[in-house]
Amino acid sequence: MKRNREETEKKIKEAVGRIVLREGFAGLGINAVAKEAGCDKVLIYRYFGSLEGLTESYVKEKDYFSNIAPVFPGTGEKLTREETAWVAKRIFIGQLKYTASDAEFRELLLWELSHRNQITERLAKSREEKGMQVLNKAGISGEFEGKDLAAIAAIIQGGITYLLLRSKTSDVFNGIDLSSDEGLLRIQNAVGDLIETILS
Amino acid sequence: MKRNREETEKKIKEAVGRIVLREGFAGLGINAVAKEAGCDKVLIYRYFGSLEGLTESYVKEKDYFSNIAPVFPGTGEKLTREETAWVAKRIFIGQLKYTASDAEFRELLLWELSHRNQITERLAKSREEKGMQVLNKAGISGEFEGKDLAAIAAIIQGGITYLLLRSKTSDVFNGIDLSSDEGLLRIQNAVGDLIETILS
DNA sequence: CTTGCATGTCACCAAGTGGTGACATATATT
DNA sequence: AATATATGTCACCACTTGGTGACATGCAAG
Repeated sequence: MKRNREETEKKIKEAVGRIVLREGFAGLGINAVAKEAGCDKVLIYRYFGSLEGLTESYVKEKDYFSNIAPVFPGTGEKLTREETAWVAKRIFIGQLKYTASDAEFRELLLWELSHRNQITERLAKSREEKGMQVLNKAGISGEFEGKDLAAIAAIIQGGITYLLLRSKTSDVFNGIDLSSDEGLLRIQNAVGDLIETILS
Repeated sequence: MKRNREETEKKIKEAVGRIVLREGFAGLGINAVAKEAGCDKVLIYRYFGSLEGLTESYVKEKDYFSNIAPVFPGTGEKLTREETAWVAKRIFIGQLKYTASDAEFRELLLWELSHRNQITERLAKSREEKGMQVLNKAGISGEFEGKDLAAIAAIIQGGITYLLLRSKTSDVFNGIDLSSDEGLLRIQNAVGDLIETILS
Protein backbone atom coordinates (compact mmCIF):
# COMPACT_ATOMS: atom_id res chain seq x y z
CA MET A 1 0.00 0.00 0.00
CA LYS A 2 0.99 3.59 -0.57
CA ARG A 3 1.92 5.35 2.61
CA ASN A 4 0.24 8.70 2.95
CA ARG A 5 -1.20 9.85 6.23
CA GLU A 6 -3.13 12.79 4.86
CA GLU A 7 -4.85 10.66 2.28
CA THR A 8 -5.70 8.02 4.83
CA GLU A 9 -7.15 10.57 7.20
CA LYS A 10 -9.26 11.89 4.37
CA LYS A 11 -10.46 8.39 3.51
CA ILE A 12 -11.42 7.85 7.13
CA LYS A 13 -13.35 11.07 7.43
CA GLU A 14 -15.16 10.39 4.18
CA ALA A 15 -16.06 6.98 5.51
CA VAL A 16 -17.57 8.66 8.56
CA GLY A 17 -19.68 10.86 6.31
CA ARG A 18 -20.95 7.87 4.37
CA ILE A 19 -21.83 5.95 7.51
CA VAL A 20 -23.59 8.93 9.08
CA LEU A 21 -25.59 9.36 5.92
CA ARG A 22 -26.48 5.70 5.76
CA GLU A 23 -27.00 4.77 9.40
CA GLY A 24 -26.79 7.96 11.40
CA PHE A 25 -24.36 8.67 14.21
CA ALA A 26 -25.57 5.57 15.99
CA GLY A 27 -23.88 3.53 13.28
CA LEU A 28 -20.47 4.98 14.00
CA GLY A 29 -18.07 2.47 15.48
CA ILE A 30 -14.38 1.79 15.25
CA ASN A 31 -14.82 -1.41 13.31
CA ALA A 32 -17.48 -0.01 11.01
CA VAL A 33 -15.44 3.06 10.14
CA ALA A 34 -12.28 1.04 9.53
CA LYS A 35 -14.13 -1.35 7.29
CA GLU A 36 -15.83 1.44 5.37
CA ALA A 37 -12.55 3.32 4.96
CA GLY A 38 -10.74 0.16 3.93
CA CYS A 39 -8.01 0.65 6.47
CA ASP A 40 -7.00 -0.86 9.78
CA LYS A 41 -8.75 0.44 12.84
CA VAL A 42 -5.49 0.97 14.65
CA LEU A 43 -4.86 3.92 12.33
CA ILE A 44 -7.97 5.61 13.64
CA TYR A 45 -6.60 5.39 17.15
CA ARG A 46 -3.23 6.63 16.01
CA TYR A 47 -4.50 9.57 14.00
CA PHE A 48 -7.57 10.63 15.94
CA GLY A 49 -6.94 9.21 19.38
CA SER A 50 -10.37 7.69 19.66
CA LEU A 51 -13.72 7.46 17.99
CA GLU A 52 -14.73 10.60 19.81
CA GLY A 53 -11.72 12.40 18.43
CA LEU A 54 -12.60 11.29 14.94
CA THR A 55 -16.20 12.37 15.37
CA GLU A 56 -15.09 15.74 16.61
CA SER A 57 -12.74 16.15 13.69
CA TYR A 58 -15.50 15.22 11.28
CA VAL A 59 -18.00 17.58 12.86
CA LYS A 60 -15.51 20.42 12.96
CA GLU A 61 -14.64 20.03 9.32
CA LYS A 62 -18.27 20.29 8.34
CA ASP A 63 -18.44 23.59 10.17
CA TYR A 64 -22.15 23.71 10.55
CA PHE A 65 -22.09 26.76 12.75
CA SER A 66 -21.34 29.22 10.04
CA ASN A 67 -23.82 27.58 7.71
CA ILE A 68 -26.66 28.04 10.08
CA ALA A 69 -26.33 31.79 10.46
CA PRO A 70 -27.87 33.50 7.45
CA VAL A 71 -26.30 36.67 6.25
CA PHE A 72 -28.39 39.78 6.33
CA PRO A 73 -27.64 43.49 6.34
CA GLY A 74 -26.63 44.20 9.92
CA THR A 75 -26.54 47.93 10.22
CA GLY A 76 -26.82 47.79 13.97
CA GLU A 77 -29.74 50.18 13.91
CA LYS A 78 -33.07 49.27 15.35
CA LEU A 79 -35.32 47.74 12.74
CA THR A 80 -38.87 48.65 11.96
CA ARG A 81 -41.56 46.03 12.28
CA GLU A 82 -41.63 45.53 8.54
CA GLU A 83 -37.89 45.08 8.40
CA THR A 84 -37.93 42.66 11.29
CA ALA A 85 -40.63 40.61 9.60
CA TRP A 86 -38.64 40.57 6.40
CA VAL A 87 -35.44 39.55 8.11
CA ALA A 88 -37.20 36.96 10.27
CA LYS A 89 -38.65 35.31 7.19
CA ARG A 90 -35.25 35.15 5.58
CA ILE A 91 -33.74 33.64 8.70
CA PHE A 92 -36.33 30.97 9.31
CA ILE A 93 -36.94 30.04 5.71
CA GLY A 94 -33.21 29.99 5.11
CA GLN A 95 -32.85 27.62 8.01
CA LEU A 96 -35.62 25.47 6.60
CA LYS A 97 -34.07 25.30 3.16
CA TYR A 98 -30.62 24.57 4.41
CA THR A 99 -31.78 21.87 6.80
CA ALA A 100 -33.87 20.32 4.06
CA SER A 101 -30.90 20.25 1.72
CA ASP A 102 -28.30 18.68 3.99
CA ALA A 103 -29.00 15.15 5.17
CA GLU A 104 -25.77 14.96 7.16
CA PHE A 105 -26.81 18.05 9.06
CA ARG A 106 -30.16 16.49 9.86
CA GLU A 107 -28.39 13.45 11.26
CA LEU A 108 -26.31 15.76 13.39
CA LEU A 109 -29.44 17.42 14.74
CA LEU A 110 -30.91 14.02 15.49
CA TRP A 111 -27.76 13.03 17.32
CA GLU A 112 -27.86 16.20 19.36
CA LEU A 113 -31.44 15.42 20.25
CA SER A 114 -30.73 11.96 21.55
CA HIS A 115 -27.25 12.00 23.01
CA ARG A 116 -25.63 14.28 25.49
CA ASN A 117 -21.86 14.31 25.47
CA GLN A 118 -19.00 16.75 25.16
CA ILE A 119 -19.38 17.13 21.43
CA THR A 120 -23.14 17.58 21.32
CA GLU A 121 -22.99 19.97 24.24
CA ARG A 122 -20.41 22.09 22.52
CA LEU A 123 -22.44 22.07 19.34
CA ALA A 124 -25.62 23.02 21.16
CA LYS A 125 -23.89 25.81 23.01
CA SER A 126 -22.27 27.17 19.91
CA ARG A 127 -25.48 27.09 17.93
CA GLU A 128 -27.37 28.64 20.81
CA GLU A 129 -24.96 31.56 20.94
CA LYS A 130 -24.97 32.10 17.20
CA GLY A 131 -28.74 31.82 17.12
CA MET A 132 -29.33 34.30 19.92
CA GLN A 133 -26.96 36.72 18.26
CA VAL A 134 -28.82 36.55 14.98
CA LEU A 135 -32.26 36.82 16.54
CA ASN A 136 -31.29 39.75 18.72
CA LYS A 137 -29.80 41.55 15.77
CA ALA A 138 -32.98 40.95 13.83
CA GLY A 139 -35.11 42.36 16.61
CA ILE A 140 -36.71 39.02 17.45
CA SER A 141 -36.45 39.35 21.19
CA GLY A 142 -38.25 40.87 24.10
CA GLU A 143 -41.94 41.50 23.74
CA PHE A 144 -44.11 42.75 20.94
CA GLU A 145 -47.64 43.69 21.85
CA GLY A 146 -47.43 41.47 24.89
CA LYS A 147 -46.16 38.50 22.93
CA ASP A 148 -42.99 36.64 23.94
CA LEU A 149 -41.05 36.80 20.69
CA ALA A 150 -38.24 34.50 21.81
CA ALA A 151 -40.68 31.79 22.79
CA ILE A 152 -42.59 32.16 19.56
CA ALA A 153 -39.36 31.98 17.59
CA ALA A 154 -38.42 28.87 19.53
CA ILE A 155 -41.65 27.17 18.56
CA ILE A 156 -41.30 28.07 14.91
CA GLN A 157 -37.66 27.03 14.74
CA GLY A 158 -38.39 23.86 16.65
CA GLY A 159 -41.33 23.13 14.40
CA ILE A 160 -39.24 23.53 11.29
CA THR A 161 -36.55 21.27 12.68
CA TYR A 162 -38.97 18.64 13.88
CA LEU A 163 -40.86 18.40 10.62
CA LEU A 164 -37.68 18.04 8.60
CA LEU A 165 -36.31 15.38 10.91
CA ARG A 166 -39.64 13.65 10.88
CA SER A 167 -39.69 13.47 7.11
CA LYS A 168 -37.00 10.81 7.29
CA THR A 169 -39.12 8.26 9.11
CA SER A 170 -42.63 9.40 8.30
CA ASP A 171 -43.93 10.66 5.01
CA VAL A 172 -47.01 12.47 6.17
CA PHE A 173 -47.66 14.67 9.20
CA ASN A 174 -50.96 16.38 9.83
CA GLY A 175 -51.98 15.52 6.32
CA ILE A 176 -48.92 17.23 4.89
CA ASP A 177 -46.67 15.21 2.63
CA LEU A 178 -43.28 15.98 4.10
CA SER A 179 -41.49 13.98 1.43
CA SER A 180 -42.58 16.23 -1.40
CA ASP A 181 -41.49 19.69 -2.46
CA GLU A 182 -45.13 20.67 -2.36
CA GLY A 183 -45.34 19.76 1.33
CA LEU A 184 -42.20 21.67 2.18
CA LEU A 185 -43.58 24.66 0.33
CA ARG A 186 -46.70 24.53 2.49
CA ILE A 187 -44.51 24.57 5.58
CA GLN A 188 -42.48 27.40 4.16
CA ASN A 189 -45.54 29.48 3.41
CA ALA A 190 -46.99 28.75 6.81
CA VAL A 191 -43.78 30.00 8.42
CA GLY A 192 -44.06 33.18 6.40
CA ASP A 193 -47.71 33.65 7.34
CA LEU A 194 -46.98 33.04 11.01
CA ILE A 195 -44.31 35.69 11.11
CA GLU A 196 -46.38 38.12 9.13
CA THR A 197 -49.37 37.64 11.39
CA ILE A 198 -47.43 37.87 14.61
CA LEU A 199 -45.60 41.04 13.65
CA SER A 200 -48.54 43.11 12.50
CA MET B 1 -38.29 -19.98 42.02
CA LYS B 2 -42.03 -19.63 41.95
CA ARG B 3 -43.48 -20.53 38.62
CA ASN B 4 -45.88 -17.94 37.36
CA ARG B 5 -45.94 -16.86 33.75
CA GLU B 6 -48.13 -13.80 34.21
CA GLU B 7 -45.92 -12.44 36.90
CA THR B 8 -42.81 -13.06 34.87
CA GLU B 9 -44.26 -11.34 31.85
CA LYS B 10 -45.10 -8.38 34.03
CA LYS B 11 -41.57 -8.30 35.42
CA ILE B 12 -40.18 -8.31 31.91
CA LYS B 13 -42.39 -5.51 30.69
CA GLU B 14 -41.57 -3.42 33.73
CA ALA B 15 -37.92 -4.02 33.02
CA VAL B 16 -38.46 -2.67 29.52
CA GLY B 17 -40.00 0.46 30.97
CA ARG B 18 -37.09 1.01 33.28
CA ILE B 19 -34.55 0.54 30.52
CA VAL B 20 -36.42 2.85 28.15
CA LEU B 21 -36.52 5.47 30.86
CA ARG B 22 -32.85 5.08 31.63
CA GLU B 23 -31.30 4.54 28.20
CA GLY B 24 -34.03 5.02 25.65
CA PHE B 25 -35.18 2.48 23.10
CA ALA B 26 -31.63 2.20 21.84
CA GLY B 27 -30.73 0.48 25.10
CA LEU B 28 -33.22 -2.31 24.59
CA GLY B 29 -31.59 -5.67 24.00
CA ILE B 30 -32.36 -9.24 24.86
CA ASN B 31 -29.56 -9.55 27.35
CA ALA B 32 -30.17 -6.17 28.91
CA VAL B 33 -33.87 -6.83 29.42
CA ALA B 34 -33.28 -10.30 30.84
CA LYS B 35 -30.71 -8.96 33.26
CA GLU B 36 -32.93 -6.07 34.32
CA ALA B 37 -35.92 -8.37 34.77
CA GLY B 38 -33.83 -10.90 36.66
CA CYS B 39 -34.92 -13.77 34.48
CA ASP B 40 -33.46 -15.85 31.72
CA LYS B 41 -33.56 -14.43 28.23
CA VAL B 42 -34.99 -17.61 26.83
CA LEU B 43 -38.26 -16.70 28.55
CA ILE B 44 -38.47 -13.54 26.51
CA TYR B 45 -38.29 -15.57 23.36
CA ARG B 46 -40.84 -18.04 24.65
CA TYR B 47 -43.36 -15.48 25.84
CA PHE B 48 -42.93 -12.68 23.33
CA GLY B 49 -41.37 -14.41 20.35
CA SER B 50 -38.66 -11.83 19.93
CA LEU B 51 -37.45 -8.49 21.14
CA GLU B 52 -39.70 -6.87 18.59
CA GLY B 53 -42.66 -8.76 19.97
CA LEU B 54 -41.80 -7.64 23.47
CA THR B 55 -41.41 -4.05 22.36
CA GLU B 56 -44.75 -4.18 20.62
CA SER B 57 -46.40 -5.63 23.67
CA TYR B 58 -44.87 -2.92 25.83
CA VAL B 59 -45.91 -0.13 23.50
CA LYS B 60 -49.41 -1.50 23.17
CA GLU B 61 -49.89 -1.72 26.89
CA LYS B 62 -48.94 1.90 27.31
CA ASP B 63 -51.68 2.83 24.84
CA TYR B 64 -50.36 6.22 23.99
CA PHE B 65 -52.88 6.78 21.28
CA SER B 66 -55.79 7.43 23.53
CA ASN B 67 -53.69 9.62 25.76
CA ILE B 68 -52.77 11.92 22.96
CA ALA B 69 -56.33 12.79 21.93
CA PRO B 70 -57.72 15.34 24.35
CA VAL B 71 -61.38 15.21 25.12
CA PHE B 72 -63.47 18.16 24.08
CA PRO B 73 -67.16 18.71 23.46
CA GLY B 74 -67.73 17.23 20.02
CA THR B 75 -71.18 18.32 19.03
CA GLY B 76 -70.47 17.77 15.37
CA GLU B 77 -71.61 21.27 14.55
CA LYS B 78 -69.34 23.73 12.84
CA LEU B 79 -67.49 25.85 15.37
CA THR B 80 -67.14 29.56 15.46
CA ARG B 81 -63.72 31.12 15.30
CA GLU B 82 -63.76 31.76 19.01
CA GLU B 83 -64.71 28.20 19.75
CA THR B 84 -62.06 26.85 17.41
CA ALA B 85 -59.43 29.00 19.07
CA TRP B 86 -60.54 27.80 22.47
CA VAL B 87 -60.51 24.16 21.45
CA ALA B 88 -57.20 24.50 19.62
CA LYS B 89 -55.58 25.90 22.73
CA ARG B 90 -56.86 23.03 24.80
CA ILE B 91 -55.59 20.51 22.26
CA PHE B 92 -52.11 21.91 21.85
CA ILE B 93 -51.52 22.85 25.43
CA GLY B 94 -52.90 19.52 26.54
CA GLN B 95 -50.45 17.82 24.24
CA LEU B 96 -47.67 19.95 25.67
CA LYS B 97 -48.53 19.13 29.23
CA TYR B 98 -48.95 15.46 28.63
CA THR B 99 -45.69 15.17 26.69
CA ALA B 100 -43.89 17.12 29.37
CA SER B 101 -45.23 14.81 32.06
CA ASP B 102 -44.40 11.43 30.52
CA ALA B 103 -40.73 10.68 29.97
CA GLU B 104 -41.44 7.26 28.51
CA PHE B 105 -43.66 8.86 25.92
CA ARG B 106 -40.92 11.27 25.00
CA GLU B 107 -38.56 8.36 24.48
CA LEU B 108 -41.13 6.78 22.23
CA LEU B 109 -41.34 9.98 20.17
CA LEU B 110 -37.57 10.05 19.91
CA TRP B 111 -37.54 6.46 18.76
CA GLU B 112 -40.16 7.20 16.14
CA LEU B 113 -38.01 10.06 14.95
CA SER B 114 -34.90 8.01 14.47
CA HIS B 115 -36.00 4.52 13.52
CA ARG B 116 -38.36 3.29 10.88
CA ASN B 117 -39.75 -0.18 11.41
CA GLN B 118 -43.08 -1.93 11.62
CA ILE B 119 -43.80 -0.70 15.11
CA THR B 120 -42.86 2.91 14.61
CA GLU B 121 -44.74 3.00 11.33
CA ARG B 122 -47.86 1.66 12.92
CA LEU B 123 -47.53 4.15 15.73
CA ALA B 124 -47.02 7.03 13.35
CA LYS B 125 -49.96 5.99 11.24
CA SER B 126 -52.24 5.57 14.20
CA ARG B 127 -51.29 8.88 15.70
CA GLU B 128 -51.62 10.58 12.35
CA GLU B 129 -55.19 9.30 11.99
CA LYS B 130 -56.18 10.25 15.51
CA GLY B 131 -54.57 13.63 15.13
CA MET B 132 -56.27 14.44 11.86
CA GLN B 133 -59.58 13.39 13.32
CA VAL B 134 -59.20 15.70 16.28
CA LEU B 135 -57.99 18.65 14.24
CA ASN B 136 -60.77 18.30 11.70
CA LYS B 137 -63.36 18.10 14.40
CA ALA B 138 -61.92 21.21 15.97
CA GLY B 139 -62.05 23.09 12.71
CA ILE B 140 -58.29 23.30 12.33
CA SER B 141 -58.19 22.42 8.66
CA GLY B 142 -58.55 24.02 5.29
CA GLU B 143 -57.84 27.72 5.01
CA PHE B 144 -58.58 30.69 7.19
CA GLU B 145 -58.07 34.07 5.62
CA GLY B 146 -55.68 32.54 3.14
CA LYS B 147 -53.66 30.78 5.81
CA ASP B 148 -52.96 27.04 5.62
CA LEU B 149 -54.24 25.95 9.01
CA ALA B 150 -52.98 22.35 8.77
CA ALA B 151 -49.45 23.52 8.00
CA ILE B 152 -49.54 26.05 10.81
CA ALA B 153 -50.81 23.41 13.21
CA ALA B 154 -48.01 21.10 12.06
CA ILE B 155 -45.41 23.73 12.88
CA ILE B 156 -46.87 24.42 16.31
CA GLN B 157 -47.25 20.75 17.18
CA GLY B 158 -43.79 20.00 15.84
CA GLY B 159 -42.36 22.92 17.77
CA ILE B 160 -43.92 21.72 21.00
CA THR B 161 -42.62 18.22 20.46
CA TYR B 162 -39.15 19.35 19.48
CA LEU B 163 -38.70 21.66 22.42
CA LEU B 164 -39.79 19.00 24.89
CA LEU B 165 -37.51 16.39 23.35
CA ARG B 166 -34.73 18.90 23.27
CA SER B 167 -35.05 19.62 26.96
CA LYS B 168 -33.55 16.23 27.67
CA THR B 169 -30.17 16.98 26.13
CA SER B 170 -30.08 20.75 26.21
CA ASP B 171 -31.21 23.02 28.98
CA VAL B 172 -31.61 26.22 27.07
CA PHE B 173 -32.99 26.97 23.61
CA ASN B 174 -33.30 30.44 22.22
CA GLY B 175 -32.61 31.79 25.66
CA ILE B 176 -35.49 29.83 27.12
CA ASP B 177 -34.76 27.52 30.03
CA LEU B 178 -36.48 24.35 28.92
CA SER B 179 -35.65 22.56 32.13
CA SER B 180 -37.73 24.88 34.30
CA ASP B 181 -41.45 25.23 34.78
CA GLU B 182 -41.04 28.89 34.00
CA GLY B 183 -39.60 28.06 30.59
CA LEU B 184 -42.39 25.63 29.80
CA LEU B 185 -44.88 28.27 30.82
CA ARG B 186 -43.35 30.68 28.34
CA ILE B 187 -43.77 28.07 25.61
CA GLN B 188 -47.29 27.40 26.73
CA ASN B 189 -48.22 31.06 26.62
CA ALA B 190 -46.56 31.48 23.27
CA VAL B 191 -48.64 28.63 21.89
CA GLY B 192 -51.77 30.34 23.17
CA ASP B 193 -50.75 33.67 21.69
CA LEU B 194 -49.93 32.07 18.36
CA ILE B 195 -53.33 30.46 18.10
CA GLU B 196 -55.11 33.59 19.26
CA THR B 197 -53.28 35.74 16.76
CA ILE B 198 -53.77 33.38 13.84
CA LEU B 199 -57.47 32.92 14.41
CA SER B 200 -58.48 36.53 14.72
C1' DC C 1 24.06 2.64 2.54
C1' DT C 2 22.21 2.55 7.07
C1' DT C 3 19.58 4.09 10.63
C1' DG C 4 15.18 5.66 12.51
C1' DC C 5 10.60 6.60 12.35
C1' DA C 6 6.13 6.85 10.40
C1' DT C 7 2.95 4.09 8.23
C1' DG C 8 0.42 0.08 7.58
C1' DT C 9 -0.84 -5.17 8.55
C1' DC C 10 -2.08 -8.83 11.36
C1' DA C 11 -3.27 -11.62 15.26
C1' DC C 12 -5.20 -11.58 19.30
C1' DC C 13 -7.89 -10.31 23.58
C1' DA C 14 -11.96 -9.90 26.88
C1' DA C 15 -16.55 -8.68 26.82
C1' DG C 16 -20.94 -8.34 24.91
C1' DT C 17 -24.49 -9.52 21.28
C1' DG C 18 -28.57 -12.40 19.66
C1' DG C 19 -29.91 -17.01 19.64
C1' DT C 20 -30.56 -22.25 20.66
C1' DG C 21 -30.57 -26.91 22.66
C1' DA C 22 -30.45 -29.75 26.71
C1' DC C 23 -31.92 -30.26 31.05
C1' DA C 24 -34.32 -29.78 35.75
C1' DT C 25 -38.46 -29.29 38.33
C1' DA C 26 -42.86 -27.34 39.96
C1' DT C 27 -47.69 -27.83 39.12
C1' DA C 28 -51.84 -29.62 37.56
C1' DT C 29 -54.41 -33.68 35.49
C1' DT C 30 -55.60 -38.33 35.38
C1' DA D 1 -48.98 -41.96 42.70
C1' DA D 2 -47.72 -41.61 37.79
C1' DT D 3 -47.63 -38.60 33.95
C1' DA D 4 -47.42 -34.63 31.07
C1' DT D 5 -46.50 -30.09 30.32
C1' DA D 6 -45.45 -25.44 31.40
C1' DT D 7 -41.95 -22.98 33.55
C1' DG D 8 -37.37 -21.88 34.68
C1' DT D 9 -31.92 -22.73 34.62
C1' DC D 10 -27.68 -23.39 32.39
C1' DA D 11 -24.19 -24.01 29.02
C1' DC D 12 -22.95 -23.09 24.77
C1' DC D 13 -22.73 -21.15 19.89
C1' DA D 14 -20.99 -17.84 16.20
C1' DC D 15 -20.42 -13.18 15.69
C1' DT D 16 -19.40 -8.34 16.74
C1' DT D 17 -17.59 -4.92 19.77
C1' DG D 18 -13.70 -1.79 21.43
C1' DG D 19 -8.93 -2.13 22.20
C1' DT D 20 -3.76 -3.56 22.17
C1' DG D 21 0.80 -5.51 21.16
C1' DA D 22 3.94 -7.39 17.80
C1' DC D 23 5.64 -7.05 13.52
C1' DA D 24 6.69 -5.67 8.62
C1' DT D 25 8.12 -2.10 5.49
C1' DG D 26 8.20 2.26 2.87
C1' DC D 27 10.57 6.60 3.06
C1' DA D 28 13.41 10.20 4.36
C1' DA D 29 17.41 12.04 6.97
C1' DG D 30 22.02 11.22 8.41
